[in-house]
Amino acid sequence: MQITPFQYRIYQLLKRVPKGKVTTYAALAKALGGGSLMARAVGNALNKNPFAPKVPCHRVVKSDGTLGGFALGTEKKKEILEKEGIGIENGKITHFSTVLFAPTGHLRA
DNA sequence: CTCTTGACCGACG
DNA sequence: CCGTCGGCCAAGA
Repeated sequence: MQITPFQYRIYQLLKRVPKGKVTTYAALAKALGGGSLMARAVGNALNKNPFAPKVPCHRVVKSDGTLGGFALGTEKKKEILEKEGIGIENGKITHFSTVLFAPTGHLRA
C-alpha cells in the first residue's frame, strides 16, 4: 500500500501523543502548517487508517472536546479513551484541556 | 485536469 | 446553546 507523505506526517505526530492524552484534528493540522481546513484532510486521511493499531487514531478528537468520528464507532472510541485514563462525560472529554496534547512538528528536532 | 466529498474548525445570527 | 455558512487541504472518480 502506497500512502502519501501527508499521512506519514500525521503518523509521526500521532506517535508523539502519550497515553492518557488526546490531540485534535486542528492541532495536527496546525502542526503541519495548515489551518482549520486542513483538519478535514487530516480526518479524511485517518479514516483510511493506513496503520490501524499502530497509529492511535482513537486519541484524536475534535477541538470541541467531543470524540468526533471513529471508523469503529464513537462508542468504541469512548471506551478506549476511558481505558486510557481519560474521563468522558456525555460523549465529551472531561478536563479536556488537561488531557489535551499538542504535537509540535512545525520544525523537526 | 476538474468536480465532489470528508473522522473538521471557527465565525455569525 | 443551536443551526448555518464559509473555508481553500487532500484524495478519489
